[in-house]
Amino acid sequence: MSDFDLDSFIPYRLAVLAGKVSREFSNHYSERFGISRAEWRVVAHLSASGPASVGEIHQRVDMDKSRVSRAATRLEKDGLLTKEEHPVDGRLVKLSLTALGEAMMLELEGVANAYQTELLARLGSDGEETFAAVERLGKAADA
Amino acid sequence: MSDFDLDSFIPYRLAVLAGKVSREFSNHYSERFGISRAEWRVVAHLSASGPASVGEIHQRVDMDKSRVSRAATRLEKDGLLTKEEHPVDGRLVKLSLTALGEAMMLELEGVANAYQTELLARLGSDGEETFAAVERLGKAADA
DNA sequence: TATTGTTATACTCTATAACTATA
DNA sequence: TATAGTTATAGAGTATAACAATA
Repeated sequence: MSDFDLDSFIPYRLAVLAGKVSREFSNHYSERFGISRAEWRVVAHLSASGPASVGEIHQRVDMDKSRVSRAATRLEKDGLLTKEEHPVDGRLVKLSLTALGEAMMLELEGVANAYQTELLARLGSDGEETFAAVERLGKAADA
Repeated sequence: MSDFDLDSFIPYRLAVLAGKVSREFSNHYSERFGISRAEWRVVAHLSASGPASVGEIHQRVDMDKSRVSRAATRLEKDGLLTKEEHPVDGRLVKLSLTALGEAMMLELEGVANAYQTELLARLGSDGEETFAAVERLGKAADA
Protein backbone atom coordinates (compact mmCIF):
# COMPACT_ATOMS: atom_id res chain seq x y z
CA MET A 1 0.00 0.00 0.00
CA SER A 2 2.82 2.34 0.84
CA ASP A 3 6.55 2.31 1.32
CA PHE A 4 6.40 4.12 4.63
CA ASP A 5 7.08 2.09 7.75
CA LEU A 6 6.00 3.64 11.01
CA ASP A 7 8.02 1.11 13.00
CA SER A 8 11.29 2.38 11.67
CA PHE A 9 10.39 6.05 11.98
CA ILE A 10 12.59 7.63 14.60
CA PRO A 11 10.16 10.20 16.06
CA TYR A 12 7.65 7.42 16.61
CA ARG A 13 10.18 5.04 18.16
CA LEU A 14 11.45 7.81 20.39
CA ALA A 15 7.96 8.74 21.59
CA VAL A 16 7.13 5.11 22.34
CA LEU A 17 10.39 4.60 24.20
CA ALA A 18 10.13 7.80 26.22
CA GLY A 19 6.53 6.97 27.14
CA LYS A 20 7.50 3.51 28.27
CA VAL A 21 10.38 4.69 30.46
CA SER A 22 8.38 7.59 31.84
CA ARG A 23 5.47 5.30 32.80
CA GLU A 24 7.81 2.78 34.33
CA PHE A 25 9.55 5.41 36.45
CA SER A 26 6.24 6.98 37.34
CA ASN A 27 5.14 3.63 38.76
CA HIS A 28 8.05 3.93 41.15
CA TYR A 29 6.90 7.20 42.71
CA SER A 30 3.46 8.47 41.73
CA GLU A 31 1.45 6.14 43.90
CA ARG A 32 3.81 6.40 46.83
CA PHE A 33 4.16 10.19 46.80
CA GLY A 34 1.05 11.29 44.94
CA ILE A 35 2.77 13.69 42.57
CA SER A 36 2.71 14.10 38.81
CA ARG A 37 5.66 14.31 36.45
CA ALA A 38 5.46 18.12 36.34
CA GLU A 39 5.52 18.29 40.12
CA TRP A 40 8.42 15.86 40.30
CA ARG A 41 10.42 18.08 37.97
CA VAL A 42 9.76 21.20 40.00
CA VAL A 43 10.73 19.49 43.24
CA ALA A 44 13.86 17.97 41.72
CA HIS A 45 14.94 21.32 40.33
CA LEU A 46 14.34 23.18 43.56
CA SER A 47 16.21 20.52 45.44
CA ALA A 48 19.23 20.85 43.17
CA SER A 49 19.24 24.63 42.79
CA GLY A 50 17.73 25.93 45.99
CA PRO A 51 14.91 28.50 45.94
CA ALA A 52 13.99 29.72 42.46
CA SER A 53 11.36 31.74 40.64
CA VAL A 54 8.74 30.33 38.28
CA GLY A 55 10.57 31.80 35.34
CA GLU A 56 13.88 30.22 36.30
CA ILE A 57 12.31 26.80 36.52
CA HIS A 58 10.48 27.36 33.26
CA GLN A 59 13.76 28.07 31.48
CA ARG A 60 15.64 25.16 33.01
CA VAL A 61 13.11 22.42 32.93
CA ASP A 62 11.38 22.29 29.52
CA MET A 63 7.98 23.33 30.84
CA ASP A 64 6.15 26.54 30.05
CA LYS A 65 5.33 29.12 32.67
CA SER A 66 1.74 28.12 33.23
CA ARG A 67 2.60 24.47 33.74
CA VAL A 68 5.24 25.42 36.31
CA SER A 69 2.84 27.81 37.98
CA ARG A 70 0.10 25.21 38.30
CA ALA A 71 2.48 22.53 39.52
CA ALA A 72 3.76 24.97 42.15
CA THR A 73 0.21 25.71 43.27
CA ARG A 74 -0.52 22.01 43.73
CA LEU A 75 2.74 21.51 45.61
CA GLU A 76 2.00 24.47 47.87
CA LYS A 77 -1.43 23.04 48.65
CA ASP A 78 0.24 19.79 49.66
CA GLY A 79 2.67 21.60 51.92
CA LEU A 80 5.73 20.66 49.88
CA LEU A 81 6.83 24.18 48.97
CA THR A 82 6.19 27.79 49.91
CA LYS A 83 5.74 30.90 47.83
CA GLU A 84 7.22 34.19 48.98
CA GLU A 85 7.26 37.58 47.37
CA HIS A 86 10.67 38.70 46.23
CA PRO A 87 11.85 41.55 48.51
CA VAL A 88 12.95 43.96 45.78
CA ASP A 89 11.00 42.91 42.66
CA GLY A 90 7.40 42.28 43.67
CA ARG A 91 6.62 40.49 40.43
CA LEU A 92 8.87 37.58 41.29
CA VAL A 93 7.77 34.67 43.43
CA LYS A 94 10.37 32.76 45.38
CA LEU A 95 9.62 29.05 45.53
CA SER A 96 11.30 27.06 48.30
CA LEU A 97 10.89 23.48 49.42
CA THR A 98 9.49 23.02 52.91
CA ALA A 99 10.99 20.52 55.32
CA LEU A 100 8.30 18.12 54.16
CA GLY A 101 9.34 18.73 50.55
CA GLU A 102 13.00 18.18 51.37
CA ALA A 103 12.16 14.95 53.15
CA MET A 104 10.14 13.69 50.21
CA MET A 105 12.92 14.58 47.81
CA LEU A 106 15.38 12.63 49.90
CA GLU A 107 13.32 9.51 49.44
CA LEU A 108 12.65 10.27 45.79
CA GLU A 109 16.35 10.66 45.19
CA GLY A 110 16.93 7.13 46.33
CA VAL A 111 14.23 5.84 44.03
CA ALA A 112 15.50 7.89 41.10
CA ASN A 113 19.13 6.94 41.56
CA ALA A 114 18.23 3.26 41.74
CA TYR A 115 16.20 3.54 38.55
CA GLN A 116 18.99 5.41 36.79
CA THR A 117 21.38 2.64 37.74
CA GLU A 118 19.04 0.05 36.31
CA LEU A 119 18.66 2.00 33.07
CA LEU A 120 22.41 2.30 32.67
CA ALA A 121 22.70 -1.43 33.23
CA ARG A 122 20.22 -2.03 30.41
CA LEU A 123 22.33 0.11 28.11
CA GLY A 124 25.48 -1.85 28.80
CA SER A 125 29.08 -0.78 28.96
CA ASP A 126 29.14 2.34 26.78
CA GLY A 127 25.69 3.39 27.90
CA GLU A 128 26.41 7.00 28.75
CA GLU A 129 28.18 7.73 25.48
CA THR A 130 25.57 5.88 23.46
CA PHE A 131 22.80 7.85 25.03
CA ALA A 132 24.62 11.13 24.56
CA ALA A 133 25.09 10.27 20.89
CA VAL A 134 21.36 9.82 20.44
CA GLU A 135 20.75 13.20 22.02
CA ARG A 136 22.30 14.72 18.92
CA LEU A 137 18.83 14.17 17.44
CA GLY A 138 17.70 17.22 19.36
CA LYS A 139 20.26 19.50 17.78
CA ALA A 140 18.85 20.98 14.62
CA ALA A 141 21.53 21.21 11.97
CA ASP A 142 21.28 24.97 11.53
CA ALA A 143 24.29 25.56 9.37
CA MET B 1 21.23 21.28 48.37
CA SER B 2 21.05 17.80 46.96
CA ASP B 3 23.17 15.37 45.05
CA PHE B 4 20.47 14.63 42.51
CA ASP B 5 20.92 16.15 39.05
CA LEU B 6 17.83 16.25 36.88
CA ASP B 7 19.93 17.05 33.82
CA SER B 8 21.66 13.72 33.91
CA PHE B 9 18.55 11.70 34.68
CA ILE B 10 17.74 9.51 31.70
CA PRO B 11 13.93 9.50 31.86
CA TYR B 12 13.99 13.28 31.91
CA ARG B 13 16.49 13.58 29.06
CA LEU B 14 14.50 11.09 27.04
CA ALA B 15 11.23 12.94 27.58
CA VAL B 16 12.81 16.26 26.63
CA LEU B 17 14.40 14.76 23.53
CA ALA B 18 11.26 12.97 22.38
CA GLY B 19 9.21 16.11 22.91
CA LYS B 20 11.65 18.20 20.92
CA VAL B 21 11.76 15.80 17.97
CA SER B 22 8.01 15.28 18.04
CA ARG B 23 7.33 19.02 18.04
CA GLU B 24 9.85 19.59 15.29
CA PHE B 25 8.28 16.92 13.11
CA SER B 26 4.81 18.13 13.96
CA ASN B 27 5.80 21.56 12.62
CA HIS B 28 6.39 19.84 9.31
CA TYR B 29 2.86 18.52 8.95
CA SER B 30 0.30 19.70 11.50
CA GLU B 31 -0.29 23.14 10.06
CA ARG B 32 -0.20 21.96 6.49
CA PHE B 33 -2.51 18.97 6.97
CA GLY B 34 -4.41 19.88 10.12
CA ILE B 35 -3.95 16.53 11.88
CA SER B 36 -2.71 15.57 15.32
CA ARG B 37 -0.07 13.02 16.20
CA ALA B 38 -2.67 10.36 16.99
CA GLU B 39 -4.31 10.92 13.62
CA TRP B 40 -0.98 10.80 11.85
CA ARG B 41 -0.27 7.43 13.42
CA VAL B 42 -3.60 5.98 12.35
CA VAL B 43 -3.19 7.23 8.80
CA ALA B 44 0.38 5.96 8.59
CA HIS B 45 -0.62 2.55 9.86
CA LEU B 46 -3.59 2.24 7.51
CA SER B 47 -1.41 3.31 4.63
CA ALA B 48 1.16 0.63 5.41
CA SER B 49 -1.22 -2.19 6.28
CA GLY B 50 -4.33 -1.50 4.28
CA PRO B 51 -7.77 -1.53 5.92
CA ALA B 52 -7.72 -2.50 9.58
CA SER B 53 -9.93 -2.60 12.63
CA VAL B 54 -9.64 -0.31 15.65
CA GLY B 55 -8.26 -3.19 17.69
CA GLU B 56 -5.56 -4.02 15.17
CA ILE B 57 -4.35 -0.44 15.17
CA HIS B 58 -4.52 -0.29 18.94
CA GLN B 59 -2.21 -3.31 19.23
CA ARG B 60 0.26 -2.11 16.66
CA VAL B 61 0.58 1.55 17.39
CA ASP B 62 0.99 2.11 21.15
CA MET B 63 -2.36 3.84 21.58
CA ASP B 64 -5.29 2.50 23.52
CA LYS B 65 -8.62 1.69 21.91
CA SER B 66 -10.40 4.88 22.84
CA ARG B 67 -7.64 7.07 21.48
CA VAL B 68 -7.70 5.17 18.20
CA SER B 69 -11.47 5.35 18.10
CA ARG B 70 -11.54 9.08 18.63
CA ALA B 71 -8.79 9.72 16.13
CA ALA B 72 -10.73 7.63 13.59
CA THR B 73 -13.88 9.65 14.24
CA ARG B 74 -12.04 12.90 13.58
CA LEU B 75 -10.46 11.49 10.42
CA GLU B 76 -13.83 10.28 9.19
CA LYS B 77 -15.32 13.71 9.74
CA ASP B 78 -12.51 15.19 7.64
CA GLY B 79 -13.17 12.69 4.85
CA LEU B 80 -9.80 10.97 5.20
CA LEU B 81 -11.11 7.51 6.07
CA THR B 82 -14.32 5.50 6.04
CA LYS B 83 -15.82 3.12 8.58
CA GLU B 84 -17.59 -0.01 7.37
CA GLU B 85 -19.17 -2.82 9.30
CA HIS B 86 -17.39 -6.12 8.97
CA PRO B 87 -19.54 -8.48 6.85
CA VAL B 88 -19.38 -11.50 9.14
CA ASP B 89 -18.60 -10.09 12.59
CA GLY B 90 -20.77 -7.07 13.16
CA ARG B 91 -18.71 -5.92 16.12
CA LEU B 92 -15.71 -5.12 13.98
CA VAL B 93 -15.27 -1.85 12.16
CA LYS B 94 -13.20 -1.77 9.01
CA LEU B 95 -11.24 1.46 8.66
CA SER B 96 -10.02 2.35 5.19
CA LEU B 97 -8.33 5.43 3.82
CA THR B 98 -10.32 7.38 1.26
CA ALA B 99 -8.74 8.66 -1.94
CA LEU B 100 -8.28 11.94 -0.10
CA GLY B 101 -6.58 10.11 2.76
CA GLU B 102 -4.29 8.26 0.38
CA ALA B 103 -3.36 11.49 -1.34
CA MET B 104 -2.56 13.15 1.95
CA MET B 105 -0.44 10.20 3.03
CA LEU B 106 1.50 10.37 -0.19
CA GLU B 107 2.53 13.92 0.63
CA LEU B 108 3.11 13.10 4.28
CA GLU B 109 5.38 10.24 3.32
CA GLY B 110 7.64 12.61 1.49
CA VAL B 111 7.79 14.92 4.48
CA ALA B 112 8.40 12.03 6.88
CA ASN B 113 11.08 10.39 4.79
CA ALA B 114 12.92 13.67 4.41
CA TYR B 115 12.79 14.23 8.15
CA GLN B 116 13.98 10.70 8.87
CA THR B 117 16.93 11.28 6.55
CA GLU B 118 17.79 14.45 8.39
CA LEU B 119 17.59 12.70 11.76
CA LEU B 120 19.88 9.92 10.59
CA ALA B 121 22.31 12.53 9.35
CA ARG B 122 22.35 14.11 12.80
CA LEU B 123 23.18 10.75 14.34
CA GLY B 124 26.15 10.20 12.08
CA SER B 125 27.60 7.04 10.62
CA ASP B 126 26.45 4.35 13.06
CA GLY B 127 23.16 6.07 13.66
CA GLU B 128 20.85 3.12 13.22
CA GLU B 129 22.81 0.86 15.54
CA THR B 130 23.26 3.59 18.12
CA PHE B 131 19.59 4.28 18.19
CA ALA B 132 18.71 0.60 18.41
CA ALA B 133 21.09 0.28 21.36
CA VAL B 134 19.26 3.02 23.23
CA GLU B 135 15.98 1.24 22.65
CA ARG B 136 17.22 -1.41 25.05
CA LEU B 137 16.07 1.06 27.71
CA GLY B 138 12.54 -0.08 26.98
CA LYS B 139 13.26 -3.70 27.74
CA ALA B 140 12.70 -4.35 31.42
CA ALA B 141 15.24 -6.79 32.76
CA ASP B 142 12.65 -9.29 33.94
CA ALA B 143 14.90 -12.10 34.96
C1' DT C 1 5.52 49.66 27.49
C1' DA C 2 7.69 45.40 28.98
C1' DT C 3 7.98 41.65 32.24
C1' DT C 4 6.42 38.11 35.93
C1' DG C 5 3.27 35.28 37.19
C1' DT C 6 -1.63 33.74 37.14
C1' DT C 7 -5.76 32.44 34.99
C1' DA C 8 -8.69 31.26 30.94
C1' DT C 9 -9.76 28.64 26.95
C1' DA C 10 -10.03 24.81 24.15
C1' DC C 11 -8.45 20.64 22.68
C1' DT C 12 -5.80 16.57 23.36
C1' DC C 13 -3.78 12.93 26.23
C1' DT C 14 -3.95 9.25 29.85
C1' DA C 15 -6.06 5.87 32.49
C1' DT C 16 -9.97 3.71 33.89
C1' DA C 17 -14.37 2.23 33.52
C1' DA C 18 -19.10 1.96 32.02
C1' DC C 19 -21.87 1.10 28.20
C1' DT C 20 -23.79 -1.03 23.45
C1' DA C 21 -24.05 -4.37 20.29
C1' DT C 22 -22.73 -8.21 18.81
C1' DA C 23 -20.76 -13.12 19.45
C1' DT D 1 -20.11 -14.60 29.34
C1' DA D 2 -16.71 -12.55 26.43
C1' DT D 3 -15.29 -9.35 22.81
C1' DA D 4 -15.14 -4.88 19.72
C1' DG D 5 -15.92 -0.53 19.73
C1' DT D 6 -17.80 3.77 21.72
C1' DT D 7 -18.57 7.06 25.21
C1' DA D 8 -17.86 9.03 29.92
C1' DT D 9 -15.08 10.86 33.38
C1' DA D 10 -11.46 13.29 35.62
C1' DG D 11 -6.99 14.93 35.93
C1' DA D 12 -3.09 16.34 33.39
C1' DG D 13 -0.62 17.96 29.15
C1' DT D 14 -0.24 21.55 25.30
C1' DA D 15 -0.56 25.90 23.16
C1' DT D 16 -2.15 30.35 23.07
C1' DA D 17 -3.71 34.33 24.90
C1' DA D 18 -5.72 37.51 28.15
C1' DC D 19 -4.96 39.51 32.49
C1' DA D 20 -3.20 41.87 36.97
C1' DA D 21 0.56 43.61 39.29
C1' DT D 22 4.88 45.54 39.06
C1' DA D 23 8.90 47.54 36.78
